[in-house]
Amino acid sequence: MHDSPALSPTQSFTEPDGRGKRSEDTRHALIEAGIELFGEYGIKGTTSRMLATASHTNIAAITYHFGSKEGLYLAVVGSIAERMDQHFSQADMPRPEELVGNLLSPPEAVAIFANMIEHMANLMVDSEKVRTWARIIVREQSHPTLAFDLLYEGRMERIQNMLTALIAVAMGTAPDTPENKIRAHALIGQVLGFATSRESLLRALGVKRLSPTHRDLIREVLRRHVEVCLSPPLPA
Amino acid sequence: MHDSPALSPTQSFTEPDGRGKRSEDTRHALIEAGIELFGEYGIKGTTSRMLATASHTNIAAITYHFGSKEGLYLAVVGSIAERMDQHFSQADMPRPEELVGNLLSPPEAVAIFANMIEHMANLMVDSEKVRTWARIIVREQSHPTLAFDLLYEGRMERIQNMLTALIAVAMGTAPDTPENKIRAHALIGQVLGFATSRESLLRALGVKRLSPTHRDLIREVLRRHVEVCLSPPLPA
DNA sequence: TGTTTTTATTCAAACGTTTGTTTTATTTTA
DNA sequence: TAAAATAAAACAAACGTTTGAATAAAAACA
Repeated sequence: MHDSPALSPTQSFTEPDGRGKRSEDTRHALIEAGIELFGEYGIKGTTSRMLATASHTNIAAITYHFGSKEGLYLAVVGSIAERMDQHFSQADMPRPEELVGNLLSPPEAVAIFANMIEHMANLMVDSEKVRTWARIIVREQSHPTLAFDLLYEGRMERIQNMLTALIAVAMGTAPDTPENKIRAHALIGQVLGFATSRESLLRALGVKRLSPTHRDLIREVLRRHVEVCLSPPLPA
Repeated sequence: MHDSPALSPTQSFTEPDGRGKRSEDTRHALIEAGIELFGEYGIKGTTSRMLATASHTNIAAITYHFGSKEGLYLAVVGSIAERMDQHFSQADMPRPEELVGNLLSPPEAVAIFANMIEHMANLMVDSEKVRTWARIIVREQSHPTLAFDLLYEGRMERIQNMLTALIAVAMGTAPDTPENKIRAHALIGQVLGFATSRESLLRALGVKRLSPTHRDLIREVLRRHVEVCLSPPLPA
């Protein structure tokens, strides 16, 4: 009889110490399948047997390695959070130090903001993989579980804060005001719309998938919108 | 033995002829519960028993009146589509005739566009009910079934077309270009973000729910964004 | 009209299937 | 060989749907 790791009565689950490498492979395969399936069918719509088949493992592996299906889901969201970090460390994000002082000119702030938005847009528009993540994140937005904390705290939170700070610099206002946070949210929403409302867009354009021209147009439009929205209102 | 209405082998289901008023009440109660529950838990996450309990009916009523749980889901989406129509007939939408001719000045087009966006924003921000619809719509976007047609064709489609036409007038470009469609999509995305990413917004603002001040700020920000995005680029 | 017959609708119980999880046995690794 | 990991089979619970009897409403008939 194997000594299955103890489950705390609440929820937390400490996975096996991963001493074996084969074990690591199984966990990875299950998480990989989980990202795909949870994104496509949701947590309820994804069955243990689907996960086992897609990962080429056995259904017992789910409880063995993650305690339960929900445990696997949590691990999946955690994995998405890590990958988000990687994807965004590549983007040219401003150093936090640059934002506290007055080291950035308004045009520079606009440029950085536009680059970050473009980076997000590239992910949303080009990468089917990232759109799969987005689906999981959107689900968490309307039904936030403890998995949402994994996604928000320190990740989405940081992006929100940076964009808000950049807006303050660009528009010459006080930082961190509710108004600036709402501005950032609205501009992020623009980008997100290309992931969450993709089917509407495809139908409006009358195409089955986006052409490279379409993708360029999206980038152009988003960049222009950011630039005009962030330019300080003309002193009437 | 009752003569249950015939099911076509494919999918379509003709509900009982609704001659009885009692029947109508039951169907209405089930659809009402369906809007709530399908929006909250998705189609798989909503069980027949949940629907029966919430609607104060019996499990068998689902198959009797709608053929299956999926049949009820389709009726629910159809009902949402109808209510969307009602909600938008109240908004001051431009007459199609106004858009074909050159009857609108660019500033007028911008004003109408901004009003439509504000109307959508009011629905998304203020009405929990509408956000429940939005959740169902968003789910359909990433997993379009035949229910999506009910929502898109003639409804979302018309709104998209109108906004696109207004953009063309506002910016003095040819109508119906892919670029203008993308512009419209981006600006709609801004509004949608306040429904789909609400939890992020609440966390960023550090509140449990939006205050009236927040709601006013959102309206202001959206209006300004629309106005600056739709003003024709200055002749450099 | 009052009575009977037929139809429409509801309900509780049960159906077979699928669900997430557990058990038990076997294989792999160190 | 002992521990770790996999795999097949079995588990109770929950699933969507069906059934057949009970009830309400409508139609037919006198």
